[in-house]
Formats: sequence, C-alpha cells, structure tokens
Amino acid sequence: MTVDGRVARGDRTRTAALDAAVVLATEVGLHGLSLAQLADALGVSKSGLFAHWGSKEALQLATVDRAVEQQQERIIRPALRAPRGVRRLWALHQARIDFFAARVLPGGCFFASADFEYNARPGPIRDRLAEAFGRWTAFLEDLVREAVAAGELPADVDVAQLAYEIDALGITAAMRSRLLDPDTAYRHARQGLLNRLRALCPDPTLLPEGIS
Amino acid sequence: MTVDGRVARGDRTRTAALDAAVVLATEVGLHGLSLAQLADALGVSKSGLFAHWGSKEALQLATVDRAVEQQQERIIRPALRAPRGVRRLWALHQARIDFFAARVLPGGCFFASADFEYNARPGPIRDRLAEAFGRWTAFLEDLVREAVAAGELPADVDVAQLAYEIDALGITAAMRSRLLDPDTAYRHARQGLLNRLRALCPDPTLLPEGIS
DNA sequence: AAACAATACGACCGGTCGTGCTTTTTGATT
DNA sequence: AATCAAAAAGCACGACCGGTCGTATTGTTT
Repeated sequence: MTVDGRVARGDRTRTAALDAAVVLATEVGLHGLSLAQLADALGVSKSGLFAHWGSKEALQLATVDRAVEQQQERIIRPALRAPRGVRRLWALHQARIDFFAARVLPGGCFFASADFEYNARPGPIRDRLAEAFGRWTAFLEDLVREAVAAGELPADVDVAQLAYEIDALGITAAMRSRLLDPDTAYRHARQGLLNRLRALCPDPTLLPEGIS
Repeated sequence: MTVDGRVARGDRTRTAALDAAVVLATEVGLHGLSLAQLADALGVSKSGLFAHWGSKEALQLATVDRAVEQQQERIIRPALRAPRGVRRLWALHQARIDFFAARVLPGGCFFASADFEYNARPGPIRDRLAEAFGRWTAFLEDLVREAVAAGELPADVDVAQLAYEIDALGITAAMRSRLLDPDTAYRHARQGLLNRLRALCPDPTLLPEGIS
C-alpha cells in the first residue's frame, strides 16, 4: 500500500469538506449550500474545492452519502451494542434522540431536513435520499422482526406499523426540539416508545421502568 | 363601504400571489422562492409583484400567514363539524391525511417543510413559524382535553403526550407519502391512531371498526 | 535532475437574485 | 373632460451563484 502524500491531502480536504457540508446543509439546506460559503468555512478557494467533485450535484450526492455514514457511526453502531430484541430497538431510539440532543447538527436531523426539501424535486438527489430512507425503514423493520423472533414481542405484531411509529416519534423530536421546548420533545419521544414497548413486551425486565 | 376597483384588483393579485407562493414554497422552499419565478407563474411583472410587500421577507411572512389560513379552512374547519371528543380528534387526523392525499401541495405539508427549513435559521420567519407551530400544538392538546372532559378518554391520559403522538403520525405521513409508497404511509398513519384511540376509549361505537 | 500528476489558486464568465427608481396604465372623483 | 391616486410595468444596479480556465505548488516517479 503506497501512501501518496498528494492524494492523502486531497482525501483530508474532501472529508473535511463533506463533514462541513453535512452541517451546513442542515442550516441552509442541501440545495442552499453554496460552494463559496463552504470554501469560506474551510478556508480554501472555491475553485479548488469545486475541482474535487466537478459539479455541485456531485457534491450534494457525496454529502448525502457522508450523512449516511455518520448516521451509521453515531446512531446505528452504538445501538447494535445492545442485544437483539426490544433492548436494541430501545437503544436505537435512545441513540437517535441523544444525537439530536447533542446538537451535533444545528437542524437536528439531516435526513428529515433534506427529505422535506427534496420530496417535490425530482432528480438524482431525491432518488438518493429516497433510497437511503428506504434502507433506514427496512433496517427499523428488521429490528422489530428480530424482537418478534426472540419472543420479546407478540408474533402477531404489525412489523411495518410499529417501525413507522418508532420513526415518527423520532422525526417529530427532531422537529420540535428546534422550534419548541427541546426537553419536552425528547421526553415525549422517549415516553411514547417506552409505553408502546412495555405494553407489547411480555418480559418487563428488558426495558427501563422510566425514561432517564 | 366604497368598492374601489383599483384596490380590489390589488387584493386579487395579492391573494393569487400568496396562494401560488404557498404551493411554490413546498416545492422549492420558503427561502428558495424567488420573485421572478412567482411573477412568471402569475403572468405579472417582477417589480409589480414586489411592490405589494416591499421586501422578500414581508412576502415570506405573508405566505406563512396564508398557509395558516388554508390549514384553518381545509383541515381544521372540516374537523370541527364532528362532535367534540374522540370523533373530532379522529376527524382532524383524517382531514389532515386526506389533505396530503389530495396532493393540494406537492410537498405534502407546508409547515413541516418550512419548519425543517428554518429550524436552524434564526429570524422573523422562524419566529412566525414557531408561533404557528405552538398554536397548532395547543389546538391538538385542546381537542384531547375535550375528549377527556367528555369522558371519552380516561382522566389520567397524558394530554401533551397523546397530542405529540397524533402529530407525529401525521407529519411522518406527509414525509413518507412523497418518498416511499403513499398508500402505505396513509394506512400506517390512520391505523396508528385508530389503534391508540380504540385502546383508550371506553365506548367502541364512537370510532370506526377499521380504516377506510 | 527531469518528467509527471494531484491539489489548490485567482480571475473571470453568463446568469439570477432582491431591490430601487421612473414611467405608464387603470379606475375613481370632481 | 380633467384630475388624481393606486397598481403595474420597465429598467438598471450590485451581489452572489455555479462553473471554466490558465497557472502555481507540491510530492512522486524514473
């Protein structure tokens, strides 16, 4: 494995740019993101930045991909440390809300912002977002299915329905935490799922008695 | 009351412009909305349009207000025809989802789109949106409280919590109906609330047996 | 040492944006 | 018919946008 100092430098610039782009996109939108703004924030020239992707759309697509990676690292991976079943479901919900509460992204949730921004704008970016959304939904449903398979949820539970409700509680927390009282929003998101899971799960010891 | 044909003409232009602005804002965003685009869509000149508000921000604020009126007319008013209690709660949820399904707005929900767009952009527009969001939340909680007062929901129900969950089911329907399968999204939003209310309401005859 | 390739840069293009300034059209008043 | 104000249009401006181009810098290869 050769270490080319030139491409290493380029990689560093690219990654730093995409990380900044994810943050900026939740503030001014994925479309509102401008090369000049991003270049300023990074202290590099606009054209130098532009050369890395060749078009704004390519940069936007790369930004979406980077956001997916960050979601994987900061929300999904921590949740996977919990054992399969309702505990993992609960851990994912917690990790998601913790991520919002940590204010890593000013807008709360990159995907919710971008999805609403592009849900009426056909094109490659919308397609990429829809694909990521589909995978996220499928992942949620997988976790629910695992809980059913482990006997921690009744066999007749509507998997897609429960996954929908979990997602809904989380998205709304991202939304309300930025416009209304954040703590109230997080509390409702947590309490909502805890109530739901405790009502479904036959083993009460798998879940906390109350939200922290 | 004198009817001045000139100001009447101005009013007509203004209203038509705001209606178009609400639609356009759910496509390209409230910030992305441009005077030239709006003027083109209406067949008037950019400067003539501009003169009605004096600034873009004033136009944006007026657009938010118009969206509030439309929400009142198309979602809240129809729901208020149902009797107080769980039936009105259910009617509101239905009216909201019907509104999304009718594709009146390409983006689904003006407020969800605008709220995510501005939740990290301080300023008068964000303030106006937050105010409208607060009123909407308070309205939902009032409807829940009425249902409790009517004995159609248990007295110990967490009012704000239930209102949060109802809102969450609706917002997520707006989001998913544009990126994933619309009918599935509407079904989950409806089934979610129906399950919830049927579990809480002592009188099963007040609610439909299944979603339509 | 010479040739080469990956970054990065500053200057610049055509185009669109919001906005101000001036003029024309339109409808009410006398 | 003459006067006047509201509405709409025409025009120009400075700022910013995405994108192109030629060039300088830097590190690798031979």
